Amino acid sequence: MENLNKVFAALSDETRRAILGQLMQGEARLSDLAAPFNMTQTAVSKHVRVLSDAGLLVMEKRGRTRHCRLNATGMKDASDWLADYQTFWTRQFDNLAQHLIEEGH
Amino acid sequence: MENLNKVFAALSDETRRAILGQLMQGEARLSDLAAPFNMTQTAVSKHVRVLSDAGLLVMEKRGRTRHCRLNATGMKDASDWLADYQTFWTRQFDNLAQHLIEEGH
DNA sequence: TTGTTACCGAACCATATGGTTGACTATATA
DNA sequence: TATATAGTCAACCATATGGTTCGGTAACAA
Repeated sequence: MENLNKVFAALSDETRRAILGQLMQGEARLSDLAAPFNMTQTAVSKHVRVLSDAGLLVMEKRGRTRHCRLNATGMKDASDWLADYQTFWTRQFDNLAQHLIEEGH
Repeated sequence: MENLNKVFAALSDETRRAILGQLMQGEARLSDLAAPFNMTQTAVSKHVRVLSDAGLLVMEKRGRTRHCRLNATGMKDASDWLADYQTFWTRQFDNLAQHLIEEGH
């Protein structure tokens, strides 16, 4: 999937993950999103655009403000991709546990 | 988590995801991993190092070859982080489905 | 011993990324 | 009307990233 590049790249930044965390509380204006960070609103605006391009949030223009809220699709792309590997590592952990049990630890 | 940056950044590259896909089939030498790609082995070696730093694979020196295999920990970091949002978007989808049902569609 | 294989490391290059400032547009408020 | 607010856009900067080439080293094979 081409979009996986954008999704994972978007998630690889601390600031952007924090923005998504804020949006878990509900929708927020761009200036609200920018407030907690020690950087210009322009910088936050760029981060929001990256998240938007990755399908992780949606923006809605409302008067002179711009409201953002979480979007499921991007997160679902990442989650679906990881699912295959989840079965792998749960099996790996199970094997480890079984191994420890058989050794009597 | 500091390591989440590395994990998601590592996953944001097509080549690196393909390498992980190869390792799903089992362990492989670096030269085997490099074979399918249209790039130098040095480039692939760099990708492998990125994956290793992110805790997504482990390398073992064996003679003059270097064997790689999947490592669960990095993938688990990403999966754990996503889990919170999974509950969010499954709820979001459920709400959408409920909405459509109530409208009689 | 003489290659050959498998890999590393350093230097280099083009482009992407995360940040800034400054000028601008559009909307609300006095 | 004038002014403040919310946000965009373009230019710029430093550093990171993904790739290359070249030279070196350790391990195996002839």
